[in-house]
Amino acid sequence: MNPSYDIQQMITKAAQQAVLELFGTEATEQQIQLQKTRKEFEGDVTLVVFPLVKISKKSPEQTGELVGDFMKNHVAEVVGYNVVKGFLNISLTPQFWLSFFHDILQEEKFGFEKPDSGKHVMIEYSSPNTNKPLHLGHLRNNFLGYAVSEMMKAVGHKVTKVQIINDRGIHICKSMVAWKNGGQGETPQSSGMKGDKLVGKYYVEFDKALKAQSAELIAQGINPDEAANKTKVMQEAQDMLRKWEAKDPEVMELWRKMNGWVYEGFDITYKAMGVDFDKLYYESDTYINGKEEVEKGLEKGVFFKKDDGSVWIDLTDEGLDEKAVLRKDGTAMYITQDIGTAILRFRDFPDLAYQIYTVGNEQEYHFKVLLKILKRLGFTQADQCYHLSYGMVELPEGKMKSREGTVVDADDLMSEMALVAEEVSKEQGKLEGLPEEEKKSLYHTIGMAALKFFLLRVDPKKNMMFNPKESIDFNGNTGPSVQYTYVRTVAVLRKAKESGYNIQAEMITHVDPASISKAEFDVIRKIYEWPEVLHGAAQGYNPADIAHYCYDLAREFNSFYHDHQILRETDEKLRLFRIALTAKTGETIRNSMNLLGIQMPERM
RNA sequence: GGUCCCGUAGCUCAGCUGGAUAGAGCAACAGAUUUCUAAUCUGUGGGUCAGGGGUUCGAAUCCCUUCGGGAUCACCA
Repeated sequence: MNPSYDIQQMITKAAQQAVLELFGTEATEQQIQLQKTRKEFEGDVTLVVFPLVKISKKSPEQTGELVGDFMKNHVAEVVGYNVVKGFLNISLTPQFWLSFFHDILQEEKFGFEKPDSGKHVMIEYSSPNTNKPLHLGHLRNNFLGYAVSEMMKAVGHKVTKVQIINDRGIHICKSMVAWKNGGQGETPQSSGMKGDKLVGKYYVEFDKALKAQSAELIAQGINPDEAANKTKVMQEAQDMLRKWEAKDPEVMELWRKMNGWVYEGFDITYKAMGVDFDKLYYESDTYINGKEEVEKGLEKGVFFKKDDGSVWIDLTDEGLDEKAVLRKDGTAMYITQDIGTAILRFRDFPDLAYQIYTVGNEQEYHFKVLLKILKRLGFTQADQCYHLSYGMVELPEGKMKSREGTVVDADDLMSEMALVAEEVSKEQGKLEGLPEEEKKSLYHTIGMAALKFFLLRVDPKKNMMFNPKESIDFNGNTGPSVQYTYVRTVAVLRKAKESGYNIQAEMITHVDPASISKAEFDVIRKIYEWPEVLHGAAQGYNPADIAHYCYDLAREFNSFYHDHQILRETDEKLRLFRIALTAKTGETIRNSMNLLGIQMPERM
């Protein structure tokens, strides 16, 4: 944004000058406290005068009056002021707002930075296991990761979206064993099941067999703690894992086949989610790299070996514990693989400034440890790396538990949302005459907006409640409601275009600032906030800030729309201004919603 | 037990680098459409900001403490 419209800077400077001239002492920037003027008071920006009374040696009211009067007389952009208790509410001239609005009308993507920050950021999200389908928790993860990626791009960073696919280990062997034992050659084609669902089914089968066999062993007097490990199926799974590590051809083939099914299934789900990745990392590749890095670190003295052969790192001086990084039999652990993956990525992209890991908050300790290890291995980028930790999505009946069948499946939920969108749309009856295909795509767009907005408007770090029956709302503070506002702007502009109007900055050059209403200025003021919101949200890795802004702007526009005519306004200058206002609002809503991965329909 | 996160209206969430009378949505109630899309707008009711102490001119916000909920502290992932 043009710095001459930086209110914060302008008023801070003016206030400092006022204090100096009025009271003869310089005020520090900390003593100049500005905030947005509250809705119920007159004004644009408010100076909190309490910190200044020490300097002025006058009452807060008197101090406010003096400073306000000074500003009114010395600052061209200040048109008036009022003092309420210790608060100096400053009003800026209508010309200021209008000329700000004029300038941004020419900007293509107001608030967005050019991709020239010079920073390359890698963002990891999704990163599922390959033994079962994606669920509600993954949705929050994917939407968060995708949104943060878009936000990083919006503030000028180069972004690479990745995931680490946990494709090896005991979990996938369990599905493989169960399929081999009782699958009778079933495939996605033969069963008509989505690949990830089919593999997930065998994972459940394995668990059933495991439970049954454990119970039997316990009945025979085996220690319950050891029973599971002694079952036939578990032995088979462990045997399969050993064979996998030895690259047994038959096991490898089965592994590739079943993982392939899962990937085909995931692809469909990701496509429906509207997320994508620039590069995929597979644990089956990176765990070897991890082992090598641990060996190197061992030589450098970062790690140490215990008598039994296991390798550790001592983090006690950082307030953490000792942590194993390699088992005594030399096999890789979860963290081994993560070390390897991280370093591999720094090598693949030498210009990488840092990585963002979108992973649930149950792994906070893990990431603390991982980042410390990376740093000790000499990767200074680790200091900038960030664990985008998010809370659980809870259901009314508590946590999701796959064993109790309370998992909300991602595919099911998404199609459910589209279905609700269809019902609502039909009730409204505004889509009549559209081709069936277009309607279907609209239902998906609207349903996904509801879901994404719902999951993203909550502070990531907080746990959140998802009530399948009540959470699916399309009114109020929701995605569809914001979409609807956008559609309104589109409808107006469509008609404006039909009447031959062309949106351009000149549209507003002749309008009389005095004829513009409070509601209209409120919309401009809200648009003014956008760059600030975007940067704050990006800095805090918090898409919820964007979601709140989208809704606030939509609400501001709706309020304006409700009691102003746009195309039917008889004063032509005012009409042109309103068309421009509608265009810029719509554009800002669309751009900001797109950052959340939410698509905007042209009608609904 | 150690560490971390959370507790705000009936419900779901904002506000937390200290500032005005703590805000939205949903739900409830009362209104608004011969109008550019009412998935909207306007209004009413609804709060010991979990409890207690402290710092401050001023605390939902910072500190201490108690209670309640969650996570984590594996040669699991």
